[in-house]
Amino acid sequence: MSRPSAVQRQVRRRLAEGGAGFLLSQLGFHASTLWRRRLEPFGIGAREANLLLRVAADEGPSQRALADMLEVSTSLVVGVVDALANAQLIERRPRPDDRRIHALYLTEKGWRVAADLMKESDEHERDLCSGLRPAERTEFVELLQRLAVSHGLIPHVHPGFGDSRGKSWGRAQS
Amino acid sequence: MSRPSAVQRQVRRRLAEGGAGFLLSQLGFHASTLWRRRLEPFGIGAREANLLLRVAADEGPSQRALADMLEVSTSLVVGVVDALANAQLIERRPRPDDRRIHALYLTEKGWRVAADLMKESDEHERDLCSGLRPAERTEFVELLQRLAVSHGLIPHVHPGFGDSRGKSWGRAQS
DNA sequence: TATTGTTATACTCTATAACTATA
DNA sequence: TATAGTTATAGAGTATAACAATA
Repeated sequence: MSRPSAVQRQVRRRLAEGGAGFLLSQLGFHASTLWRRRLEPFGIGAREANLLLRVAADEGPSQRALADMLEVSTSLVVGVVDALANAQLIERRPRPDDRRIHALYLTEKGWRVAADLMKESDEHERDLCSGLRPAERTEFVELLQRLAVSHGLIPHVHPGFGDSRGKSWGRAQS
Repeated sequence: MSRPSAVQRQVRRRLAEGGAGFLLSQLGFHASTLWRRRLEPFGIGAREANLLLRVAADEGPSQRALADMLEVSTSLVVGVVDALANAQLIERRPRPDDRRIHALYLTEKGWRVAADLMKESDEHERDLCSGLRPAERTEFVELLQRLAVSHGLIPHVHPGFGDSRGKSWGRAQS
């Protein structure tokens, strides 16, 4: 069997152009990689940064609450909180009304780093969209937001994303 | 230390809106999940589908060539080719000029499945963009393509993407 | 008895490194 | 000696399940 040319041409075109799905995945992963690179000087990973900012947005959550919000296991949260606590960016405080809970708060250093991360994030956004003109960038982000809404992806954290050396072509194609 | 409100407001806004980076990641992962779901009836995963289509586009590649193109290890390719060969979608053919090489070709069934996959892919694309009007969809894909080009992501396969249960918030945030 | 946080265990996925057969 | 493909091994990463403290 060899080369039914109609199908082959179709496949070639699709692979060459890339559909919305493929491009979204490709760009999403690239964005992730760039973000991770920006975090290196801070000595934290993407998930540590994410957790830090979540706590900054609403202080005092329990680790359980964060695990639920981020849709991961509590045991995973422990390690991330440990890392952030070791770096003295957040601290666990006992809660008087329920001593089982370790409420999480940013340290002074944590707030400084959070502010720095927001600056970094602004640059990251500009860099990502540097191939677009200002009006196009606005339009692009709006379209992304509308798509996310239409797929029910806001305001929850997305359910997953590969790390820098995760499965290398798990979702590839279309 | 508690709640430097300027930073906190900034963080809250960013997390609520989501920047281009976060939205790209979120949507990219979602697209991947939907695609994987579409592949289930075929009994193959995203990487098997990707490899099948790569071979359909250019028949007769060595496994080494595919590994280089997809930027993964050769040992990983072996398993995927095994799966596709077991499903009788592709076959390894010896190459007369160099008997070390197993050249890959689609079987008759493989071509039928490839054709089906293209239909599936078309539907997938429509579904992904169903929240946009036709003109917006065209504009959106064009913007994605331009961004991919500006970041040097075309025509290579993207360097990675998490699987369905990979790191669940590895790249989250911005 | 149920729940928070922690630790221990088992499993999946992947790349690296042997190994074989050809060149 | 080098290369294509295969298999075996080791490492990272995660969730599940057991555990301790508190409710």
